[in-house]
Amino acid sequence: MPTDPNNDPYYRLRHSAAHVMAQAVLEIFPEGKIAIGPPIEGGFYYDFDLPRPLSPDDLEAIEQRMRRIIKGDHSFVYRVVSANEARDLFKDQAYKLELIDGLAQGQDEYGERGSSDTVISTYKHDTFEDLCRGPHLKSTGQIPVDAFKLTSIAGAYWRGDEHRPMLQRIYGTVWNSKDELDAYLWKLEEARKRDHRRLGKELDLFSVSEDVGPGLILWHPKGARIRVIAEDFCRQAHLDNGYEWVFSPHVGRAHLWETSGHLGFYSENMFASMNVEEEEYYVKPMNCPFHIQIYKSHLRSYRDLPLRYAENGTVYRFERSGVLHGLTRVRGFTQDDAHIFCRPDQVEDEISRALDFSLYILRSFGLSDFKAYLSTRPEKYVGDPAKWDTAVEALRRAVDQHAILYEVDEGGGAFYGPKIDLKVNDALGREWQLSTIQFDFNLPERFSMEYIGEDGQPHQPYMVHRALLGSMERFFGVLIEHYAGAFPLWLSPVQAMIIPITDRHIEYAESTADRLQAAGLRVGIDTSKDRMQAKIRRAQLQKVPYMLIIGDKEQSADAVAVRTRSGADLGAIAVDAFIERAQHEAAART
RNA sequence: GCCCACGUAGCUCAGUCGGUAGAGCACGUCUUUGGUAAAGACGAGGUCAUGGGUUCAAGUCCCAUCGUGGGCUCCA
Repeated sequence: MPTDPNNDPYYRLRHSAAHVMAQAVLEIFPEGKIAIGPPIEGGFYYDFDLPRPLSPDDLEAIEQRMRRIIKGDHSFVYRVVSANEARDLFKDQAYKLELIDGLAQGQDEYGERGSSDTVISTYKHDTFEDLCRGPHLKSTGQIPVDAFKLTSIAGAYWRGDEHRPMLQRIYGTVWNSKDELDAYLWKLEEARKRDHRRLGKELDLFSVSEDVGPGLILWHPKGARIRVIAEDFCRQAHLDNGYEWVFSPHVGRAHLWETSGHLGFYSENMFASMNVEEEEYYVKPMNCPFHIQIYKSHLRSYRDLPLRYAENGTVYRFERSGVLHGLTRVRGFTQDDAHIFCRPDQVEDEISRALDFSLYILRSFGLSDFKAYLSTRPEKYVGDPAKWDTAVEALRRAVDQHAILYEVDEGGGAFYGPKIDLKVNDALGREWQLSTIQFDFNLPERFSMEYIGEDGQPHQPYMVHRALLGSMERFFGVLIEHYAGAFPLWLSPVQAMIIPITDRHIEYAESTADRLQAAGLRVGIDTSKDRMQAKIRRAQLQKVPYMLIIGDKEQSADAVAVRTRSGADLGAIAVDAFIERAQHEAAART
């Protein structure tokens, strides 16, 4: 996402670095074509059409030339040109010519309708002149020569359109000082260390098997343990908050998906059908039609509403191969899905409750930094506009009441209804979409859903889809990265590892483990032949919250020597006292 | 799906100019029975992703397929 010159303090620096990089690339490839090169969060990029693919070695050569250009301290010179002058100046640059035509028609460089301001300008430094609005630094010498780095090469479609040529994009980063650059690179390294794919392997939480298929997750015992704890907690919370739990099958007949409309407009995201006894069946990409069938199994009265059906529904979606990513973008996943069916007079209360509940659940998992996105009616939509307005108002009032920061995405709703998405920032400040609360004016119509009102007449209920964690897979990925694998006690797959110092302590270790287990704690015993230090190291690397060391002293005192994963040595604590402490901590979910 | 890179032991990786496969960790056996982040010795472990091709000879070069990664596009 290109940044805005008005609120990005690095805009001039990064944009100038992009120009310098473009000059360096053109020096190496004089026949190369340049596209666009904006500053972005953390750095900049420039897109090129070059005669051959770039390799990482090229980046070094480009960096060298950039350093030379920076040291040359060439001024950035601004000038305004007419469209025809610009066309002449960039006559060999096809992409620039397309931009100039767009600018002449009041479009910005991304082909979007920009301001009516049709001034065409360029910035020139040294031998390189680029079509550009600026602003820039005064001269190339203001770029700190030791605070930039070209980071990667990627493919990118011209103007983001997959039907247009694939260009080569070079990403770089630049900062005001080497210290800033180092801090940025350190942060990247930290993010890499807590990458859920890496931790998933190191902590033995999950895997993906080539034989099973891409985007299909195998939950290992420790990962599954965390999921079971999370699911149990959420299921109980749903039951406590007015939801009814339901179960539905994984496949349904073609007719169901024709009625829902999925076969019409979602089929490219569905797994292929299977033929059973001359009938086509599809693996479900969504749970909604099933919950609707439960609703329709009776004639409903206005007195029955609201109905709130919740299910951890496993769905399969055929995602394009290039988009798959660890746990966060997969082909099979389990949604903590629920559908609320209600009367018009209940809409506002239901939305407010759903948002409230969502915040409660997410906070329970230690996530507290939220932002909401309210998406309103798009140009193409189904349903009654008056109902849309009611729905949008209900959503807006709910976010207002809960005092959450929110942005409005005008016209950003799905064709079937407006929605609120809740995004959370994790411990590294990265944003993840989790909860969604969406109205649906499409399915009640398609499935002819109704309830009998007070007036004895049939009415169409409001329908709301909502998922709080989103999918168990993605949420697990976010949790792993948020906690860097060091889960709070209540979620830790192994809460305490008992470490006998010698083999003669194993018997006492086992009886202690039994006591902890009977008290509801999840414990392991390291009976390997390693030395105590090695056992501690292993438990530490597995991020086990408590290490309980047992030797002669502890055995004779009915105690354990407690070490935390943060490295603190709490000394000997009586077994019963430790149990109480751990139970208390787990119950607090901190 | 598209561009680029990558795929060698369970894991992390090395492998030069094409000449019969290497390390550390993990694993097994033995010695050691220890006090807060790795004791020592020995051993086993590989159809170099898969399938073709070039070559006297392929982990290495070429092609295809599958998978992974960084992006792009997509995520009604």
